[in-house]
Amino acid sequence: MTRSARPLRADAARNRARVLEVAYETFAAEGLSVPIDEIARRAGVGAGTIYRHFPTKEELFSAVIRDRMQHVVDDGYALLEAGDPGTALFTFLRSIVLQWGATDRGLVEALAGFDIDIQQAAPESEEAFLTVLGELLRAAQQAGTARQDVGAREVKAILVGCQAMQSYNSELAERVTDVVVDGLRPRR
Amino acid sequence: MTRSARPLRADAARNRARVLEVAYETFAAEGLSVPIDEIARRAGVGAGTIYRHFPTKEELFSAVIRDRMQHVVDDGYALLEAGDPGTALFTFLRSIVLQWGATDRGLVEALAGFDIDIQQAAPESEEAFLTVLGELLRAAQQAGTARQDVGAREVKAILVGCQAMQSYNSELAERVTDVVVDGLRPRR
Amino acid sequence: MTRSARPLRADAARNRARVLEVAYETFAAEGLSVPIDEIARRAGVGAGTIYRHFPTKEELFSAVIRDRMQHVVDDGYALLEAGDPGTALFTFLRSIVLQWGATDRGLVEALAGFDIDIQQAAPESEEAFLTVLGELLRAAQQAGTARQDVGAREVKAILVGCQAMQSYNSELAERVTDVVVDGLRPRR
Amino acid sequence: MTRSARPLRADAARNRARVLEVAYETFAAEGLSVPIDEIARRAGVGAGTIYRHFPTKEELFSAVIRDRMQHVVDDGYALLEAGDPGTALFTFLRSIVLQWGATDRGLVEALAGFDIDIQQAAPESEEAFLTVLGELLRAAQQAGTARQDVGAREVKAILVGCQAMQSYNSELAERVTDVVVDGLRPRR
DNA sequence: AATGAATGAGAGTTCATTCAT
DNA sequence: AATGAATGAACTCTCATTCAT
Repeated sequence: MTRSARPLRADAARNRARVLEVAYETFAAEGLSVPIDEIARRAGVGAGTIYRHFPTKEELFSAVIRDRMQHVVDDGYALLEAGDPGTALFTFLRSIVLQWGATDRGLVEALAGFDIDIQQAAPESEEAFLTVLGELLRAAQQAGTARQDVGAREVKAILVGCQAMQSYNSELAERVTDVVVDGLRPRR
Repeated sequence: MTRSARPLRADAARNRARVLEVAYETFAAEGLSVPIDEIARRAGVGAGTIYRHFPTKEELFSAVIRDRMQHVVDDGYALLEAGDPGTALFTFLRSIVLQWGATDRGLVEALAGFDIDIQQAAPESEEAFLTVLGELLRAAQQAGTARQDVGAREVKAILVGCQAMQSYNSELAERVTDVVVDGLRPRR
Repeated sequence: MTRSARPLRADAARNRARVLEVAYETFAAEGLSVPIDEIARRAGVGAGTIYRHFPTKEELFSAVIRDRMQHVVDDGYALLEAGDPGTALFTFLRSIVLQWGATDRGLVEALAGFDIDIQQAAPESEEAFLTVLGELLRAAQQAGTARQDVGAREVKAILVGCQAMQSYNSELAERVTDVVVDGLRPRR
Repeated sequence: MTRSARPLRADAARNRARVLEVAYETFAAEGLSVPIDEIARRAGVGAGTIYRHFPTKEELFSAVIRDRMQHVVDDGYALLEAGDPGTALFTFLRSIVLQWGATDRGLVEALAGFDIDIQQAAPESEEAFLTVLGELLRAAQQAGTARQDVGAREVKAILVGCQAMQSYNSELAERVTDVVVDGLRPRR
């Protein structure tokens, strides 16, 4: 992801990784409005250090998203390779919503585009995500467990909706996710 | 909706209504983080006037939501009385998402509880909404067009999700809403 | 005190008196920072009505002081006429501090000149007060109970100090007032 | 006085001290209602800098009071050690009122508790002050120059009163302070 | 004459970002 | 490279005063 000519000094790389981790946890728990100073404090670095690695708050958030997305995409491929093609998509969707969304306010806000535009911020991640989602969807369609008239973008939109539901009412989330995901199954 | 003993003076009522309208449009278009001063400017009043009618920014949100909710609830009853019980629920859901959601960031944010808690802010509206939704759902269930294993709260959650999808990508909204809403139909 | 050509209409006079009374109670209990709107509310009039009678907040406060001062001055003359010349001054000082000061934040603030300048605001009251104080002092000096080297202005200053003590710590006020007032007695 | 683990950076300490000094002068000259922005302007710093050092306006007051109190207490001990026990108390009281009070509205307001509660805000300062005052008083009582029936708290109250007198009318302050302080001498 | 709605200039406070150390 | 102090614009909210009703 990093394109700069020279690699980071070891301590700088450690700081960068630590900030990313703390920022994820903090955004996830408290949303995007947490002050940078607070993240710096929790990460045990100065605010200036965060700005050295991420020139704006939005950049920091984009980096967090890219980082997380990478994990999600990896999970998707793991399911594709190891699993049952007829259920991989549904497992994938449920796991994102239930595992991640449960504590992830920042991600929901970002996915819904409230404060940043994720397509702008992390186009590669977006693309990678749509790619794996498309493969999972195709597998399910070929296995006859998903309707033919939707594409990866539609499924992504549904996922955003599920994240919002999760954020809205986490108690209902599991049942409702099932209902919504049922909408993806073939009619009849 | 107004419960206070004496009615507002004509000019005050006019200002109040104007603020409410402008606030709705502004929140809808730009989200809940718009400054009160900006709303005041657009409404052509002083900031103090807004605070006279709505003692805090959150009160203003709540009032906007109540106002909008009232319209939504009215629409629901109109469909119940005039329409086909088997399709009223689906028409209702689609119309909320497509007509309103199209320009309504603030509503989505509020429904998803990002900045305010709508149950706290407007418990009557919430209740009225769940009531009409429940009636529409029961009608559909009796007509055999909706699955039996969901309740009004689940449908509400799904609606929140649809609003988020709408906000995320309005081009896909129509198709995706159909897919999600299909999840409410009886299996088989 | 009023100098305007035509007398107030009966209802206007009633309103004026009511505002004055409520303003006194409110300033006394809560200090000078109480909003005019709050006084209007408690008096059961509109804010505009207060401004009709008292063009600024400071004018209102001056009027309250004049009104109170009149009572104080009357009390002083009553003591002069009815009482023992050797004790009248001391009774007067103690009664002001203990009776009035106990609930009178606004008066202390004003006397100490924190927010308004009472000499500017109510020169006649100031003069009338100094006059009666001078007479009480002279009586005490002639009776041999007060030292000869102080004048009415010094006694007034001491009174201000006592009010401040009262406000600072009302439990100690009685004993401390006695101590301070003892300073006025002849040395030897 | 500072308890934090690590000392302030040199520039920060300079700014902190400068703010404290300017705040003292400004509160002293104009009372507690001066805006923070004005103090920032006079100190040549941004408003945010003041809030970094003193998280609320009240904290700034408290810090100013503590700072001043420290000087006062130091003066008291100097008098105790170097001076005549029979006159130290009286010198102390006069010097506080005449030297400090002359320009010190903010201190009077604070001592009298109009806007902040000094016992709450600076309990240690309060205690240290009462301690030195008690020692000065005991010395005077043993030397036979102060009456036996008062304690440090009463003397403190009297001092508050003197400050108020000073604020009320600085021309009379010297004579009146003498009169009041005379009240502390033994009767007869 | 009375009302109370409207005004708008600030108030205290926060925080993304910059920069001296 | 890292720090964290400083900045200052922006925010929400208050209230003395004015003015349409």
